[in-house]
Amino acid sequence: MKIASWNVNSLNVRMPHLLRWLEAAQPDVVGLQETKLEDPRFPFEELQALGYSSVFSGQKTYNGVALLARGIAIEQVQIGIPGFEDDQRRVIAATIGDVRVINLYVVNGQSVGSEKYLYKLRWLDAVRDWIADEMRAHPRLVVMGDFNIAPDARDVHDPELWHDAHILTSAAERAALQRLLALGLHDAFRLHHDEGGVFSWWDYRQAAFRRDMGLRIDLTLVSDGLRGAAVASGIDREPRTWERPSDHAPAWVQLVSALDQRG
DNA sequence: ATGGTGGCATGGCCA
Repeated sequence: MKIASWNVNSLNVRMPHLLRWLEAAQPDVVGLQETKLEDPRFPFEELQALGYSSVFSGQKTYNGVALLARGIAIEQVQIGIPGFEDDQRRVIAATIGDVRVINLYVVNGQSVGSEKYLYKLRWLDAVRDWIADEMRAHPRLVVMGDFNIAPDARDVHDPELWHDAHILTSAAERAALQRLLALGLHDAFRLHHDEGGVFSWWDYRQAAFRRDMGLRIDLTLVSDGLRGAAVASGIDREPRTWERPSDHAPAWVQLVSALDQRG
């Protein structure tokens, strides 16, 4: 089962890219972020025509998340963080086959110390508490999304610029990510790759992609119970080279089934 | 450090 996460930065604009990429990459499960459209406008039928069923939680202009699955039912759908009041559509979770999947669009935070930054830290606390419960209920858990946090210095093009007081790399943000991982989650990319300089996001400005000035902020986390099943992972840079691209590239993890694991 | 590019409620906002 191939599971991928992609911040599309407007599904209205990026639908041709999504369709092209689904055909090329053949993922079984996809989490989308920044769909930026209300639920009645979600392109359910177009995706269905490609074999993908979908669930979604969107709003105008900002945020918006969705889960797609091909050939597997999407069940027990959860929208938002239980008990955490939030108008922003950033969370959707579902059971897909024998895996619980949580798709997150983590708060960006704007700048360290800003109101949005404090919201980011509160939001990360709430999501951690909820995921702790989800872990207990679902040992086979994937948490994916645009985390808006680069885990360590290998995940930024310039560690002197992206330092411990900068948004997306600050000490408090990284500590919050570590507290999430401490529940028993693993950054799937780091199970298979030690090297730095592999990125998932490049700013539209300053020709950042051409100069490979990026960050790795799009993550797929797997629970202890899935660690052995995660056989490959990566980031697909190709859609970032297409005309009028999203500023993010898809991040993916390949899981072998429980039956395959037992051999 | 600033400002740059892109998306959308096309006028500031968010990223």
